[in-house]
Formats: sequence, C-alpha cells, structure tokens
Amino acid sequence: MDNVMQDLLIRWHRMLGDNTLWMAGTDHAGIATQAVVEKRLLELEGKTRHDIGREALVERIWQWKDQYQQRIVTQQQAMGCSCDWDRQRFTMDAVCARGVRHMFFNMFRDGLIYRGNRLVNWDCHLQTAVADDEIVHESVAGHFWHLRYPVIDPKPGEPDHVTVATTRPETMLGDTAVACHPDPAGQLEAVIAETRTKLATAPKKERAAIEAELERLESRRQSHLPKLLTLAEMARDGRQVMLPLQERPIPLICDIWAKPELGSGCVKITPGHDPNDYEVWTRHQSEIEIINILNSDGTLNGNAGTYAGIDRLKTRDTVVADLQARGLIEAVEDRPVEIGHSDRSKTPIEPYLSKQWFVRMGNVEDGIVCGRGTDKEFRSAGLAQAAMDAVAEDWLSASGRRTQFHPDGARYAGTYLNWLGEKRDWCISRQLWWGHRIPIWAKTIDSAAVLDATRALLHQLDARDDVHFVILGPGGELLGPTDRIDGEAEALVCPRDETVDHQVAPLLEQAGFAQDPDVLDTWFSSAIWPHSTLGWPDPATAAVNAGQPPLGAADGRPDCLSYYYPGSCLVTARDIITLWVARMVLTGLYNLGDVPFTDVFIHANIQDGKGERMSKSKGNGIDPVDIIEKYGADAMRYVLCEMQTGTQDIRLPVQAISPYTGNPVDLATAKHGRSIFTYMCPESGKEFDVLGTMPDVPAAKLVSDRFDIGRNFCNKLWNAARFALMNLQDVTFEPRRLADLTIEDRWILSRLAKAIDTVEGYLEDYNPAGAVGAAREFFWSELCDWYLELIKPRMRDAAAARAARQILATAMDQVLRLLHPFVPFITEAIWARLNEQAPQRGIESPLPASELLIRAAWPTPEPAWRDDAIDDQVEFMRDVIRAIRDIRNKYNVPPSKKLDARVRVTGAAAEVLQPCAHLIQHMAGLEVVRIAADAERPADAATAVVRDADIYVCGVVDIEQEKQRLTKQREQLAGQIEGTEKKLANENFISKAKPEVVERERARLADLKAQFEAIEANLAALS
RNA sequence: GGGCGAUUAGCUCAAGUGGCUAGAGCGCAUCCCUUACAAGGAUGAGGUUACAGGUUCGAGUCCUGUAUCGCCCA
Repeated sequence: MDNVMQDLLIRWHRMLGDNTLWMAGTDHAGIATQAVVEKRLLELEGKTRHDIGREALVERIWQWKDQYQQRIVTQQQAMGCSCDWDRQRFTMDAVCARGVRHMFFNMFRDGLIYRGNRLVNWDCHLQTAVADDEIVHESVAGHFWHLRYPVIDPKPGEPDHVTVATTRPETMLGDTAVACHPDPAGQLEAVIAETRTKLATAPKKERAAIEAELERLESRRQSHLPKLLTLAEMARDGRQVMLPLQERPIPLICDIWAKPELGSGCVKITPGHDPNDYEVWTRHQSEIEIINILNSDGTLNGNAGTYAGIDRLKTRDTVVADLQARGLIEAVEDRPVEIGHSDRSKTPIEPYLSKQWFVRMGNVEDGIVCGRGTDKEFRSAGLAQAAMDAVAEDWLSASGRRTQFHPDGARYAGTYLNWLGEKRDWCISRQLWWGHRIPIWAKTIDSAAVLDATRALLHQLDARDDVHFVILGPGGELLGPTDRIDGEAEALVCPRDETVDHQVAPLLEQAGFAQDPDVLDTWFSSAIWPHSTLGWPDPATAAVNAGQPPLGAADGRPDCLSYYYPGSCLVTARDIITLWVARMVLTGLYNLGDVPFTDVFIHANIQDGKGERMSKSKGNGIDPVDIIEKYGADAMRYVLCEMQTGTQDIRLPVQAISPYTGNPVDLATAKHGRSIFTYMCPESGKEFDVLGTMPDVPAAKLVSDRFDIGRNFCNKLWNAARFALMNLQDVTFEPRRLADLTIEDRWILSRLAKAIDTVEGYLEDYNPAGAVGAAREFFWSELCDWYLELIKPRMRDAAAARAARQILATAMDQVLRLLHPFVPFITEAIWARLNEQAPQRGIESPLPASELLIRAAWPTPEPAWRDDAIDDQVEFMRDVIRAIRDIRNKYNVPPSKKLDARVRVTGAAAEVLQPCAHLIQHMAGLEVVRIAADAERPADAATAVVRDADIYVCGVVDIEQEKQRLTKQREQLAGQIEGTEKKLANENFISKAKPEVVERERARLADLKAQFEAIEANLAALS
C-alpha cells in the first residue's frame, strides 16, 4: 500500500511537470535483523553471537542484508515503483552514517544527549535488553506471598508491622520503600461509589458478583481503613520500617500506586526491578533510593548481601524460607501469574536497571538552537516543542513552510501532538552489535589523581571544535574544571566523525578509555533520512556508493540538498506517526532549521478477513509478488488504490492456494491443522502451511480474490484499446471546431473534461479511491458502455468515421494519461501502440506528444469542452434508451429482434430528443423510431415515462403483465408524492428550511405528479 | 486503565459545512457467446445506516449512553 501510494503521487506529479525525487532505500532494522541472523546462526551452526564475536556477526548480517534488500528492491520494481534508483540509500551507507555522527555530536555538544538509568526488559540468558514486542506473556501457576515488615519504634496505637504482598519475594532484597495511599478514605469511597454506579446499570447475571465486591469494599472501612489512615499519617511524619533479611531501614511513603481497596492496602516499592515501582521512584526521587540487586547474568549482586552470587530464581526459595523462619510470612496464596518470556531465549524476562543513552525531548533552560549556522536558524524551547510548533496553524519556517497531515488532518495532528506533548526522553541506545555504534569513549575516574590525569589529557583536546567531552560527577552532574570529586566520576568523549576517531581514539584508548559497546536505535538514523540521504552535512562532497552518480542537482549545482530539501510529501501509515514522522520533523528542524516535508499522507493499514492486521509472524500476510504473479502489477495497484478511501483501515479476505488442488481456500472459514499456521484443504483433506516454516507440510501461497476487480479492469482497458486501435488505421489530425462535432463527440469530450477535473480534485485531497473511481467511471461507464457503442455505426462509413476516429484517438490519449499513475504498465504498452497508429491527436490543435507515457504531460481539461447542455441531452437520451431496453428485457425480446417505438414529447424536450433519434434507434435495437408531439399510442404498446416523454414500444405487450408493471411504478410514485406533499404541508419546513430546498421540493413534486398522470393515462388505455 | 477511530446491502467500501428516491464494485437473479471484451453486455432484486435516547422543520451525518471491533499509549 505504501509503495503504491508513493508511486501514484510521484507519477502524477512527474506528469504535472514537477521535478520529482523519490528517494528509494531501506533501513537496517537493528533488532529484527540481528535477531534473524542470530537465529539462523544458532539453527544452522549451533553457535551464539558470542561464539563468533562482534566483527564476524556484523559481517554475516551485511551478507544477509544484501540478499534481503535485493528482495525488497525486486518487489518494488515488480510493482512499478518509479524511484530514483540511482540514488538508492541504506541507513548504514557511509553518507548516512556520517549524518548520524554529526547529529549525535551536535546534540551531545548542545547537552541534548545524556546518559541515564532506565529499567529495560532484560534477557538474562542472552544478556541483552529486548523490546516490548519481543516478549511473550504467559500465565503460569504461581504464589502470592504476604510479607510482614516491622515498623521501627511504633508509638502507642500504631501498628507494629505493615503487610505487603508480592509474587516475586526475592525482589524484597531491593526494596527501598513501602507505600500507602495519601488519601485512603477518599480513594476507598471513590472506588465504592464507582462500584455502586456499575451495579445500577449492570446486567442481571453480573449483579451478584458486583454486590459481593461492594460488600467486601464496604467492610474494609472497618477492617483496613483505620490502619491505613494511621500509616498515611506516619508516612507524612517520615517514619520507617525495617526491611527484613537486609536489616535496612526504609521509609514509609504516600503514593497513589498503593491501592486501599486491595490486599493490605500497602505496597512494597522495588524501583530497580519493577516498572510500576520505578514510576513511584521517579515521583519520590529525593526520598527514596533505587537499588539494583541483579548481575547481568541473572545472579544476585553485592547489593543482595548474603544472597550475592545465587541465581535469582533459586534465591526465591531461600528468601521465603528465611522469612518463614523469622515468622514474617503472613500468608501464601496460589494464584496465576503473568510472566514475560523472551521470545528469543524463552527464559523469563527481568526488569533490569541499566545505563542508556537518551535524547532530551523536553524544554531546556535557555532553549535550543535549530538549524545552527544556516540561514534558517531559530530558537525553540526544546526538541519536542519545535516539532509540535511545526504543525501549528500560525507557525512557518524561515522558508514559509509547515507540516500538515492528510486526509484527516486534525485527527493525525492530534496523534502527533499527543505523543510529542509528553516530551518523554527518547532512549537511543540498544544492546546490539548491528547498527551505528555509539560514538562515545568513556572512562571511569575513581580517584583525585586519575581525575587530574584525565583533565590533563582532555586539555589537549580543548582547542578542537570537532571533539566534545564532559566529566560527570557521581550523581551524573557536570563537573567544572576545578571541581573535586567524592566518589566515582566518569569522563565521556565524543569525536565528531570517523576522521576525528582516527586522530583521538588511540590516545584515549591508551589512557584507559573504551568506546561504548552499544549501538543507536535504528530510528535515530531513519529520523534524518530526508537530509542524510541528500548528503547532509557535506552535501557537495558527500561520499556516494560505487556505481552511483554524484549528488549534484538537475540545475547544475553541486549538491542536491539545497535543491530537494525541504521535500514535499511523506507517505506512511498511522502507527508510524510517532515512531518516524515526529522524529524526522524534529531532526530536520534541529539540523537544518526547516521541516523535512510539508505534507504527510497517512494511508490505511490492510487487515485480513477477520479484521486482524496483516503480518508475517501471524501468517496472514500477502506477498505482493504472489499477487503480481497471479493478477499482474497493475491489477494489484488498481485494487490498492481503490481500497485507499480515507479514514478506514481495509479488510482484505485472504485465500490460500492449496498446494494439493491449486484451488483457493478461504482462510476465514478453513479449519486449522496441527498449528495455527496450518490449515486443512477441504477438497483433499490434507494439511498445508501458510508460514512456510514446517518442513513436512507443503506451503501455500496467499492471495485474495479482491484482485479480480483489478484484473477485470485491466482486461477491459486492453480490449477497449484493441477496439480503438483496430479502428484507428487511417486516422489523421485535422483542426476541428467543437460546433462541427456530433452530439456524442461533444458529449464524450465534455465528460472527459469533467472527469479530469474530478480525478485531479480527488488526488489533491489525497483520495486515491475517489480518483481511480472517477477515472473508471469515465472510462468504463461512459467511454466504453456508451461512446464506443454510439460510434460503431459511423465506423462503417468512411466519411463519417474520420471525425469519430479523431475524437476516439483523442479520448484514448487523454484516458491513458489519466489512468497512468494508477496502472502504469498497461497504459504505457497501449500508449506505444497508439503512438504508432495515431501519432498526432487532438481536436482544435494537436496535443503535446511524448514517446513515453511516464513522461507525458498530465491531461489538462479544455474548458470549452465542458458542456452542460450536451450532458443533459445525452442523459435524457440514455434514460429513454434504458427505458426501452427495460421493456425489451421484461418481455424477453431477443436482441436480434428489432422493434418499433414512438416517443411523444413536446416543446423544448422534443427539440432535445429529436436530434438523438438515430442514436436511440441504434442503441435500443429499433427498426423505426418516431419522436414527435403527435406520436400516438398504439393499442398494443408497452409504455414508459421518462421526464416529459411518453414512450411506446410496439407489438410486445402482454396486457396483464403490463398492468402489473405500470401499477408497481404508479405505487412507487404515489409513495414519493405522498412523502413530498407531507413535507411541503409542514409549516415549519416552509418557514425554516432554506428557500432553495423548499423550491427544489416543489419542483420535484410537480415532476412526480406529471409522471404519475402519464402512467395513469397509460394504465387507463390498457383497459 | 487512558486516548483515537470504526460499526451503512450477503461481502469490501462511498456518501464536503445536516436537505432530491443512502451510492459503487463483487456476489445474487433473468436474458444474451451481438463482428473490442463471457475476466464481457443488458436489465433487475437487495438497506429500520449496530442499539437506545436527545437536538432539529429535517439526522447515516450533530450530542449522550450501551454493545462489539481495531489501533496507539500505559
């Protein structure tokens, strides 16, 4: 979808004469890519990444990436993507890597990149952090231990202990507080009130459960509340409890994370090993500590006291036993526990406190400078704020630009602003080997002597503007040049690029510095895609890959950055707004002082027949190559364009092609086989696999019969072109005046002009379905169904054919141009043939010629071609023809049988219809047609009423059937008349509705009445 | 748990700021292999716009609530 939308826009704009650049390329997808290669390594060779080492692993990933990237490019080219393939980029290309280094350096220098602690999902087996979506949650039988922590020096009336509950008792070794709710009474009442409201509206079957819950809550007023109130008071008084086993006093605190309605109402706080507790810690940083008790391999560290060195899962039993021995276990419940397992090692995930790198998103004191050193430099309060401003109505960059979303601008701007508005710092480090390595050399400083030595070393770098360094104190604070330390400090050095690395790294490493082993988040390099690919920060001299042309622009300037940046449009899906769009805007503003694009086109996501998002891992995704193989690229593009309607995601029911029968199997209804990725073929009864990973089960390709529509369209286009080309043998261009053309010729030109306008309007509104629908409507329902049929008689007459051929050639010319962005392959092929048969096309003057359609001019509607009178005339004529065809159909008249018909019509309507007599005769299969004011109704005629015209079709009537047919029509009309009369009889409608609406209703009523009377007369004549 | 969005014909989707009889395509029915096209043509049937209220002369459209589904964030 994404690629088709991009190609649609780029082809349209290329034809409009815009200088287009579609930057093709791929990112290195850090986690996903490394995971795949590691998995293969393990499966094929039984080795882990540690066995082969960093360099060898990265080397293997490069090889894999080359294959994979080639597959993506092949897919894109097969679907007709007209990218600038010469400029293809990869986020790890030298030119992009250089951009990454420069941005990192600038942000670090500006204090926008820092290092801090953060809880990550730690895989103790693989010893790496993993992303949220790489964790599989499963419910296992576990326990809920209720532990007692003694209160230190309880006063009279105060409890001598607090009870807390946990499913992971070993984490208590890292507890740094016990929390109770700051307003336990209020909170309990709020929950009770909420439950009462729920009870009031609950369905019967749920009432008993809710009533029981209510009773439980109310009883807590006596059983728990007094103690909680005391504890809250004690917490405010700064009282402490004694953490057992560790014998460490920890404070009682007040925090809303404690739930007075649950358990004891108190909760233990382990900020180093629980995400929720970590949040509590962030709110109470000055009062409580954060302690890490784990080593990276899952054993406990020195902070666990006597338990150090033991695996955390084994420690659980020991801790429980030791607490039991001290009488501090109040109760043990059985309960199911949700445990996150690493998708990759299948071992339990531990929340783990580790040092990570962050980009500061929030506002900073004195603000930040965007586009430093450029002519677009400006100040902003912070990075996120700069990106938020860029979509505001009243904001413009120095070049007069801002960014807008389409097609539902307000909604998507909302998503963007909501996310940026949180201003959460962006964690940019990943514990991986595949990616841009963090360009920081660090050294721990543990004594005054080392501090002095380090300062002396760094002093040599003071004068360089391409190296930035800081020395951080024990609390992470910036140390001044003469500050002393009390504890451990750390020196961090960031060289600006690889050249600088070579100059300073050996010196640093000799002095005990080491480069950070982590790599940067892939999005950090993707975020600068719009400018790094164009050579930023050295656009004129940036390296290009082997075989690629230099980075110069079309107008001769040595760089294309100033030429193509800012760009115009980014095409992507909704879920990418926060991940990528916001970050591109932010880095574009920071690095260059301008937005990367002015428009963001958000397209729909495609779901399967059950409404689930397609994905490779679910086995419900379609490979575009399979679709192209079966239906053709144009068919796929046509359908995708037609599906892109606006705000909705799209369901695409999927079928598998059975490897046994070759027939489609609907996956929404098919029965599963042994796994959720296998299905049973209903005809053969055998099992097949949609993921293609089960070695003993044959794989099935996934397709969707929705693409039939596209195939049918292309087939129609091809056949219509065949007909046209057959008839265009001797076509020559000669200037013709519109007034000399026939009705049907003027009509098709009028429709053409209007269709072009409509299509263009839809494209401007980012509505491809509307655009392709309007193009289809013109091509199929007007050009093929009517115009081609209308001119067939003229084609048999050499003299009359001349004009018809010229109009036909022109109409084909224009419709091919109009359809090209949607279905480029077939239109290009027909265009070549049209150029051979009819090289010069046009009406008044020749149209601009082009050898290739991809570079032809977009059709420009000729205003003079628009003709409302002709449109109305043909519409009238078509209705008459349809009415006669309806009668033929109702009476089963074979197409070969010619009929006689008369049309009684007077005044202006007669003048409109009479010139169409020969067309009506041809299209309705008539021998004779008489259109006149005095046309009489034959006794044996079937009748129809169209506008002011009475139509009589002779010699087919069956009196009884005709009576039934007309009676039904009369009833329908009577109903409509009644409705309209009712409306017009309503005083309020007359006085309050807009006058033109009232007038329209009156005219409609008059029309309906006239038709009603005509049908009455026809009925009367039958009896 | 919070936010955003959706629910219209058997299926997939349309219907600017409320206003003609709620439209297409697919599927369905009847007829037709008519000299571009049966992957086609002609004609037709099919909707209480998820449900319950409200605002309005008038609601698919605006408001409130309920149900179901999707996405994002925790």
